[in-house]
Amino acid sequence: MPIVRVALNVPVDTLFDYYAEHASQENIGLRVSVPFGKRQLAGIIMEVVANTEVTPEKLKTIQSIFTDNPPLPKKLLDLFTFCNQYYHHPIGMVIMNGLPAALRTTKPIKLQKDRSATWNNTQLHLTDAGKQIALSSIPKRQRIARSLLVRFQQADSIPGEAFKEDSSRIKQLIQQWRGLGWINTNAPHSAQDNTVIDSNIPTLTVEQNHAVNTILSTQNSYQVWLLHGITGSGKTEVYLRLIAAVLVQDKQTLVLVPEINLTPQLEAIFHNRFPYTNLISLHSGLNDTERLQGWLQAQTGEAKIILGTRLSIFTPLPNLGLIIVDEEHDHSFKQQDGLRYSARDLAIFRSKQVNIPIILGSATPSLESYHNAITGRYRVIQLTSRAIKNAALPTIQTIDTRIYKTFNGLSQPLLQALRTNLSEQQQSIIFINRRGYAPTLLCKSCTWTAACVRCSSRLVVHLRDKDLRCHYCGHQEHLPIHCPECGNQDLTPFGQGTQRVTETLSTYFPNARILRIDRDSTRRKDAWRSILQKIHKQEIDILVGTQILAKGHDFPNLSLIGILNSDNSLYSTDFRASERLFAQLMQISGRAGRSNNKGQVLIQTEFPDHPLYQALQRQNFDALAKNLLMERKIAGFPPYVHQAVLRAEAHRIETVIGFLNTAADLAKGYESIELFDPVPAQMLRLKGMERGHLLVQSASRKQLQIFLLQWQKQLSAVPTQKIRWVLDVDPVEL
DNA sequence: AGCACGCCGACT
DNA sequence: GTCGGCGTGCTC
Repeated sequence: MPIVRVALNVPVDTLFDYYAEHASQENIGLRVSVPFGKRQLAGIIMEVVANTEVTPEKLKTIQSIFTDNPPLPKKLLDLFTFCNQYYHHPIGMVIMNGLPAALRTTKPIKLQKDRSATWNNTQLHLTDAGKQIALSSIPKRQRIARSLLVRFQQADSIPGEAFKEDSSRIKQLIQQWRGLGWINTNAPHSAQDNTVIDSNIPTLTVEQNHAVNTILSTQNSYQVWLLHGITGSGKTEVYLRLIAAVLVQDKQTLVLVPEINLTPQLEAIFHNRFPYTNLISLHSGLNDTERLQGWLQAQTGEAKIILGTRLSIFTPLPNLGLIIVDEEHDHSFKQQDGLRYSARDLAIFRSKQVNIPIILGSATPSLESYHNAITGRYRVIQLTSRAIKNAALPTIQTIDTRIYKTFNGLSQPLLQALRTNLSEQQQSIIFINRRGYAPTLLCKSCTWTAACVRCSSRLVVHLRDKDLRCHYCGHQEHLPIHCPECGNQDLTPFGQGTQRVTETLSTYFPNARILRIDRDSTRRKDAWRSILQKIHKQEIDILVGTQILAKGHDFPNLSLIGILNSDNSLYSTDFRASERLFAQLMQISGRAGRSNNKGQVLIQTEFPDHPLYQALQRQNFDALAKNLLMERKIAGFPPYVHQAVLRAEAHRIETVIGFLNTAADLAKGYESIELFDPVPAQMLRLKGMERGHLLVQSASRKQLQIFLLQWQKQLSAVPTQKIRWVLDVDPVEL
C-alpha cells in the first residue's frame, strides 16, 4: 500500500508516515486529516512513497484526503522546504504558518454560499491538469460527468451563464472539479482590458521612463532590481507601468508592503489604474474567511495583483510574472517570532524559482541590498528627481541644542519656525523619535521610576487615561499619587513623550489646532482614515507623533517638520540604529514640500557635525551608505558577514547564560565560525521571562548553514531544564 | 504543541 | 489510600 509522508503542525522537524490506499504522486500538496497520538490533526502530503523506515506496528492509516482545494503547487512546497532548512524551523510549522487558518483545520473549507454566482461573469475552461483527464477515466454510468467533460473538451472556454439552467448536479460537479484543479475561471475581460488607460495617468519623467524600459528589457528572466528613488520621485508610477506590462501577459504580480496602514491607500491607487483587474489585498484587517477567499483566488490564478504584507509571500501564485517589494529596507519584512523569515529574502528566492524580475524599491535601501548592488548582484536604477511638478526638495537644517537650550523638548528656533508657519497657514509636523524616549514617571526626591513588574522596561505615562502602561507587554496600572519608595507627592513625567510636547505646544500656540498621533489614537479601526481626512481638509495645524507619521501619505500643505530626540540612535549599541535613523529621517523629510510649498526640516541635535546629519542635509544617501559600509567592513559586520542568533529565555538569567555557555562550548572548533560571548538581552525581562542571546557569524553563508544544522542537533540533546530557545537566522535586531 | 505516564507530597 | 503537582518523553 502506498505511504504518504505528511507535514504536521508539531515542533518536531520531521515528516510523519501513514498508509494511504489510493494515494498517488498527484496527491502531493493535498491537505489530509490523520490520527496523531490521541488527536486528529490536519497536515499536508509532502511525499508519496512505497517504503518507510518506520516500523509497521507504528504506522497508522490516513483518515481522509481533502479535495475541497487543489493541491499546493510544487513551487510553494519548495519554498516551504527552503524556509524549513534555511531558518531551521520545523517543516510542519513552516507550512501551517503560511496557510490561511481555514486550511489548517481537519474540516472541509466552507466556500462562499454560492460560488456559482461568481461563474456568471466568468469564463470556465479546463486547466492543464483538466486536459489530462481522459473520458475513459470516468465510469460509464456517470453520464452527466462524462457529458460535462466532453462539453469542456469541445470548447476552449464556456461562459458561466451557460450553466445557469443546468441541474444542480452539474453545478456540483463544476464546484468539485474546480476543487480538483481541473477547471479554472477567468475574469470576463480580456488581457487587453487590463491596460485600460484612465485619463489621469501622469506622463513619466525621463528617469521613470528609463526605469520602466530597462526593467522590461529583462521581463522574462530573473533579475533583482534595486529601484533607488527619493521620496516623491514616483516609484509607485514605475510599479504601475510594470504591472500593466505583466497584466498584458496575463500574469500575476505580487506586491509586498511593510506592515503599516498604507495598504488601503496603495490598494486604491492600484484599483483606480486597473479597474477591471482582479486585485486582492491581504492585510491584517481581514478575517479568516476573507483571507481564505483571497488566497484561493491567488491559487487559481484569478487574482492578478496580490498586494499584502510579509505573510503574502506564502501565497500560491501559479502564474507569477513580477514581484515588487516596496520600502524594502523596512524591518517589518522580518518576522520577529515563530518562523523568523525575511519576506524580502524569500521574495528573491521566489523570483529566482520562476525566473522573473523582482523590484526592491526604497529611498534608503538597506545596506545589504545596497552592497549587493555595488557588487553587481543586483542592478540599480536611480530616480533622483521629484516627479511632481514644481515640488522642490525640502531644506534640511540642524538646530544645535548645546547653543539653543530646549524647554520641554522644544528649542526657541523651532518654536519660531512653527509660529511663522502657523501665520502662513501651513501645516507642521513634530516628529519624536521614540527609541528610548517616552514619558516615564520619576520621583524627584528619591529618583524612583515606575517600572513594569514583568519586563525590564519603564512604564509610560498616559495622562489622558491617568495610568501607566508597559509598551512591551501591555501591563497597565493606575497613576500613583505618591512615590511608593519615599512617599513624596512630587511625581513628574520625565522625557518628551507626544503628550508632553503636545501640551507644551498648546500653551505656546493656544489657537493652533494640534493633533497628537500615537498607538492609542490610531488603535480604532477607522481612526487613521478620519485623521487623514482632517489633515486634508486643513482642520489640523500641527501634528505631533512618532514613526507612524513617516510613512506613506501626501500632506499637501505640510511645509515644516521638526525632529526631536534623534540623537539617541546615533550612538546606540545596535549597529543598525544609524541606518534606521537615516531611513526614518529621509522618509519623514520627504513628507514636506510635496506640492508648491518649499519644505523645511529642522533637526534638534547636540551633534550637528555628525556624518549622518551632514549626509541628510545634502540628501546624499550614497555618501552615508558608503561611509557606513566602510565601518561595517572594518568592524566585520553584515553585509560582510552572515549572522545567526541563539535566543534563549528562562525564569532566571543565570539559567539562560548557563545554557548559552554550554551552547558556546558546543560551537567551538568550527574554524569558519566566529563566536561572540553570551549576553543578557537589552530588554532583559519580557513578559516575566529573562532573556539572553549568543551571536555567531561567518563570512560564508554556506559554512554558517552547515554549522547551524549541526549545532541545532547538539542543542536539542542538551537537557532542557525549563529553557526555551530558538535560532534566528539573519537577525535584524538583537 | 498536546497528551500520557510517572513519581512525589498533602488531602478526604 | 487517592488526588494532583509538573518533569520527561513520544507522537508516523
